Amino acid sequence: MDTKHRILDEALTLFSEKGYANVYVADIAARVGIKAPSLYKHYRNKQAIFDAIIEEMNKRFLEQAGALQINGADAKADADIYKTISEEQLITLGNNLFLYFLHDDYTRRFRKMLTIEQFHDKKLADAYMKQYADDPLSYQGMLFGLMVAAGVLQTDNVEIMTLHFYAPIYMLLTICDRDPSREKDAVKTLDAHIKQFNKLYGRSEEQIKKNRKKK
Amino acid sequence: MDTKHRILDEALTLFSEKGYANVYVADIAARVGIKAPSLYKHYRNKQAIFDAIIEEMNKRFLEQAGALQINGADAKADADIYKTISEEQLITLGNNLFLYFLHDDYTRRFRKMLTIEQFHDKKLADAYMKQYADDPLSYQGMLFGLMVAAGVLQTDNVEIMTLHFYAPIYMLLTICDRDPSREKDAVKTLDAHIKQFNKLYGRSEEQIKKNRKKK
DNA sequence: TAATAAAGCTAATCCAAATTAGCCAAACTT
DNA sequence: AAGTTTGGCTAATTTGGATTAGCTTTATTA
Repeated sequence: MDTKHRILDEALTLFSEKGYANVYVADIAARVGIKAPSLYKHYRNKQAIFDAIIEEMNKRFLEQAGALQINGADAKADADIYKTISEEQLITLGNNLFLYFLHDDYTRRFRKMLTIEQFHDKKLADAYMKQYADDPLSYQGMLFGLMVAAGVLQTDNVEIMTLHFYAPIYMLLTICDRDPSREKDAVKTLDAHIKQFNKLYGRSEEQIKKNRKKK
Repeated sequence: MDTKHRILDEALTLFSEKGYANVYVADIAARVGIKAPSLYKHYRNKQAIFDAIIEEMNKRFLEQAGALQINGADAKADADIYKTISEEQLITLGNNLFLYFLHDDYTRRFRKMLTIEQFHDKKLADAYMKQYADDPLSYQGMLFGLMVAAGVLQTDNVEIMTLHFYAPIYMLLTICDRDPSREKDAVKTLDAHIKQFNKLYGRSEEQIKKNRKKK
């Protein structure tokens, strides 16, 4: 990784831990292994480093949104997949989502930085909400909609069902961001949450088996 | 309110909007209607203002915890109350909690400030989690435990049931903190959430009526 | 291979904010 | 009503940290 990118990387780490105002350009430089004035060969000033991070973030968020789609815009073609989804698969879905958000290095640091900086700039608050509230709800809502149509899950309000699935994941995420030592416990809770979710909304096991046979 | 308290009040407002580092003592002074140097007649320095706010916050959180108990430590004596709780009462419970957290002036500003400053100081992160995650979960868990014992709600995992009740409230709260214009929508969602929660976990209406007659 | 650009360094410089000095008037106190 | 405390002000002073100046070395390139 060249210096220009190392700067962004180290700056993001620091910003996500202490917030923009509490990070000194000298700190960033030190982590990169250069002196503060040398930073200015790469970025006009401190703000420009921050801006570049945000730009990078928007780019990655966009790519990621694409990657999450199972088959691009044509996800409905996959409807069959959801007809026989099992409890374990549902747990895997939730776990993957949770652990991806929690562990992916960029995602985690972006999220923490947005959490700290969100009130400075409405745009950052909006980015946060889109990424961690609105987009997950709408994407999962789409998936669950398919599952309901396929008869794997039952409800008359997919939107609320999705909220019931995702809100606990979101809450556990904010807990682990603040105190990583609670992660192990959070994973157990997550597991229990999804099992319960499945019990509440899922078609009974017998029905699923029947459905599998039919297929 | 005397100047000393006005300073804390205005400082809290500013800190909750911009974060400690982005607030100048001159800003605080201006809002109070004095000049910056005069602040130093009341507080040793900027940090002392922040510390006083945190102290005040801890005091209020403690008082509030007491106030939320229906009958102090002897809440179990009230178990009867929960035997016949209705859907409307459950909605009221959730709404009150949500709107109290969202609208109470101190609570809201404290929460926003903690959100911004939490990563500077582990103590603040802990305070945030206690106040907005652990305490609500344990207090409501206790209430729901009583309701389950009384047969109003049914589950074999009160902890997860409580998470299912509270996590959506928590998530809606963080959404409204970031964008108050979404409050109206959030209240509607909250309502639908609790109705659905009641449908999922509640004893059927007939059973409740029976239960009322018995009484 | 000389010329130029890139990327680093040390030693200033600059500047915004916090803080201190020192004065003054109002308001208690005795 | 003189003395003292309280809380305000203006005018410094201080300081921490961002930024600039100007030099050096290493890589590119004509």
